Amino acid sequence: MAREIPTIYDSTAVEAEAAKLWADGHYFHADETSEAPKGTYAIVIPPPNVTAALHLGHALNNTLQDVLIRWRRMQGAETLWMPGTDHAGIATQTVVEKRLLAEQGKRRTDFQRDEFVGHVQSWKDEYEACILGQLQSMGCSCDWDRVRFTMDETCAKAVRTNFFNLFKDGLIYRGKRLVNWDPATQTVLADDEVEHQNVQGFFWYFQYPLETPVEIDGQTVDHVTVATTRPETMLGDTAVAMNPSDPRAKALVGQKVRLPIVGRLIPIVADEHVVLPNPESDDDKAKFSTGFLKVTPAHDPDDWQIGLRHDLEVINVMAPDGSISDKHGWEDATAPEAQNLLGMDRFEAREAIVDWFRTEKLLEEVRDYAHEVGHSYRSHVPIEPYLSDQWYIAVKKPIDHLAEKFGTEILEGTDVPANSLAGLALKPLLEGRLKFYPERYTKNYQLWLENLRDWPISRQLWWGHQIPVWTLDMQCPSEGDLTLVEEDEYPEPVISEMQEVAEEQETTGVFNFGNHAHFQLPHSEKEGWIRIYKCVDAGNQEYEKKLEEQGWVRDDDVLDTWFSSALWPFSTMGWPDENDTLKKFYPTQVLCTAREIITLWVSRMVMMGQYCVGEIPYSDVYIHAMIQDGQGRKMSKSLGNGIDPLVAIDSHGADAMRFTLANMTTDTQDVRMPVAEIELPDGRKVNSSPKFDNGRNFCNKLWNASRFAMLNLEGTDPNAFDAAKLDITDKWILSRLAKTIDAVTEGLEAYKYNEPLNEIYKFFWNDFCDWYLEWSKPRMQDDAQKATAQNVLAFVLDQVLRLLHPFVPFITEGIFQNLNAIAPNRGLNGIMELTAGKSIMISPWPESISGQIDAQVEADIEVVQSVIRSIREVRSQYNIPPSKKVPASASASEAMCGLLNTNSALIGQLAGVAPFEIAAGLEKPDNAAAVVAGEVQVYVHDVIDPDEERKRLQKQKEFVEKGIRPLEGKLSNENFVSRAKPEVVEQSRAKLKELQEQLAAIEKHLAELG
RNA sequence: GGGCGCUUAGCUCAGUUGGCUAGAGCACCUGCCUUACAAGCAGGGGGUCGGGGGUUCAAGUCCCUCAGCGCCCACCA
Repeated sequence: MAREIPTIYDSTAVEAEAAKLWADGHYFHADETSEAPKGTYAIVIPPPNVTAALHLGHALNNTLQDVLIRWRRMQGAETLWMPGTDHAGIATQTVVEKRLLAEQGKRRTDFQRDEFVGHVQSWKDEYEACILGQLQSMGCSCDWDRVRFTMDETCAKAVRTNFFNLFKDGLIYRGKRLVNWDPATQTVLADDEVEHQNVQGFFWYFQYPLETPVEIDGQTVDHVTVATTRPETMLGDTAVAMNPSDPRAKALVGQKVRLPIVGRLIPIVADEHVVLPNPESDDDKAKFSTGFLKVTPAHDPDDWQIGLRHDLEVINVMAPDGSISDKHGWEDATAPEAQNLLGMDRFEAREAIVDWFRTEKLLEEVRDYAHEVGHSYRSHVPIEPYLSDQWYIAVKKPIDHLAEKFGTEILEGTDVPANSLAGLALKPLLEGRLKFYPERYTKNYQLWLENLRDWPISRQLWWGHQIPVWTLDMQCPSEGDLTLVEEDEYPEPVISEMQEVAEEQETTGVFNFGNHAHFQLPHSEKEGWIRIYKCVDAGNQEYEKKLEEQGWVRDDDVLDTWFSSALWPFSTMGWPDENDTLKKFYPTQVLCTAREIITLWVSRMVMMGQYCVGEIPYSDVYIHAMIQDGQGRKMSKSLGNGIDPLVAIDSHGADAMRFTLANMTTDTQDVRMPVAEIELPDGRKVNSSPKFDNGRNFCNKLWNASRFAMLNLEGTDPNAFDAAKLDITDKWILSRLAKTIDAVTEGLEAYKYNEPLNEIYKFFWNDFCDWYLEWSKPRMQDDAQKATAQNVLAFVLDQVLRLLHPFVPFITEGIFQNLNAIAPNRGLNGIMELTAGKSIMISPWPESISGQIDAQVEADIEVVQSVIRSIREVRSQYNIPPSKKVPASASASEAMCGLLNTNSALIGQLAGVAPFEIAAGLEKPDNAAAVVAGEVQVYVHDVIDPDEERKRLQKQKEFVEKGIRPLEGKLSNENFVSRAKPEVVEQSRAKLKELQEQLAAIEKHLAELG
């Protein structure tokens, strides 16, 4: 007995039932011992940050992944969708710091490290649960038995192992570099955590007096003028640089200037980096340049490089909070003018210094200048380049033991060796083994790797993977023999070789032993001492304890979040341990993510996948659009324009949300999602989007079509089906379905979403509902036809559900269950055997039935439809109520009349005509409206309004003439006839003929009206 | 500064390799509660595809150029 089915689709109930069915069946679980004939299909989720709940971008990202996973699962592959979350170092720590400040009035430094990490941990627990719940609500068929977290034990082991291996291979080194310092939060920021903002600022032109005036072209020159946007940094200037090709260089290079305020004597050096002045240039640097560049190695990355080239002194004049200070490396702040500046904030100091130059008449000029300034994405203050010691990964250094596997050549057009980390990521792309969809993103990835710089991986944070390196300062055993330190203690060296790992600070080598590796730096702050860095492999806690007892100190810093994310495709599968999951599912098939992390994440996973496992982690990378609000702005908390997927699920249903998101997914790079406040049934006012109405309407339509099926499929007997009894509408719908199945499968193969979904939409709504179901109604009341109609209806609906399931899993499952109850066997004898599982999600994907494609049937039905539309047009024009039957007749060629007569019942039913006479040569009765439907003249009787008639025919005439004109033009153009493809010319001729015949008919009718 | 993308109906967007009178959804107008569906049905109005130039028998679709918008990357003299 069919259940009572409401006319409005109730997503809440259906979603809950389907979710329970799936969980009970354990269908999401990936079996690593499976021998599925279609092989495996795996995706690792881009782990959402545990900073906050998921937003609509995640909903899109995960919908697309679920579509692929569900589709492949139905195709018979053993699928694994690996779920999990990312600890997101700085971002999470920052939100927790904010919460603690707000709730307890305490700063991070008010806690012990363990205590603070505990607070972050509980934040993580809260949001991880929330995120996983959101994913489940969306219907994501992740393997929930395998949920990972980038800091869980499994992932942590992978991180430790990889760090150790990199260290052992001499790829990790200690470097002094300028980092992006956020003086407000007093942390280092990664490059990607710096936002560039256009700032309206100034160029100040300062005169620096020469120690000794020089003669240039007969003129006495007693100063040089430098231009700067950051006057406060001049306190740390240790040189003035000029281009060697500058005509003045000969006289000036080697001279000294006395730095104002400080009184320091600094050299003038020659460096190609300096841009020659050229007021006419389009290049801002040349336009504003004086030819002299103040060099502040401690406070500017460019200057740092210049400093390295000329061995300049590095003087840091700021404290970590951005104030001017003589406590962090500035030793000659003795002049009273300099003393005055100490303690000032950097921007205060800027003004004070400019004032000083003005007062001293050394300020030559001030010019407006708009430029990009890096800001902290957290505190939004300008970042300060700041000198500090950091851990780095050498990305272009050849890795000897990978030479055989990956080659040693320098990749063409780059300076990247194939067996360097950058090479490992770049080569598969160049060889076409790694593909981006859409293709244009390939370039992003390639350019980034070609210009890659060493990767700074340490972060001055508490939340993250603590760097597994212990340090000990010890007195040099003897000068010039640094390498013997402690070696006796570790009797069985595995490898021992000298490696230069850093340009600036040469280490004495990397020494590898059983469970640890170390290198040592010859220099130490303490004279006669050296510093030893020892990295300990995973699983050696006892050894670590021993080290600490001996006075070794573990590095406080943690690793960049991306270091652990880079391992995600295999750390989640238990690497480095050998196991079946890894063997079975690595490499995965595709990564589905947003373009903003192509470089940060995608490339690093490829790099580390190659380095650790020896294979790229996926062959395809699908990049989807970014979701913006109705005004084209990024969705963000601060703008209040975000949409919570759970809210969308409440307002429209999970399937509706998924449908809309997939439907918007084309190759475009941004999509807009208008945001509107709506009121939920429970009274909550929330942000959602009217765009989800599309999806909701579709689900409702689907629901009601199935409702119709439920009312008509009672007693469906598969044995009563006989392919010979199919009528034209059956053949037509099967032909349409056959085309749809192929289009959907092909579309998904090509990572299209909107296209296949649209194909099903049109088939389901426009063909199946609008025509087939309507035509099936009388057949359902006719015992002679009922069995055939029932079987076809059940079959087509079943196939529609399966095609839709990856997109809208809940509702299709709900209907599938109903269908299983009422018509369990839905195959069509002689056409297609169908097996249905307990759940649609494990039922086979529709196979191609291209043998059912029937062009003649489709053409015939098109004629029938056009006649019906013509009659409906007249009915609508004369406001004839649907319930009223009107008499009509039609005339056409003998052949066409035969077709129409055969199918007159179809026309009569959906056009509301009766009686309906069809014959060649029939004349238009008086008081009938005439419509030209292709080759057919249709007369709707008893309609009396000559004026209306004239109007309509006139309109149709214009329409046809509009079609004739360009065709005539083309065909009278000899070039077209001779040069265009013959079939195009033929097509045009046929079309023209048809239109001319229509025109003649219309004109005849018009003439008859008088 | 480098790279990428967008500009098609009132709104949000499709338009594959250039080729039938440029499409969809929403909104709008008219008529319908027709026994699955008013979150629906039937019918209808509305764009010459940002501006300009070029290639071609033929351009929304290729090339050049101008304008506007957006994103990513980049060491802020």
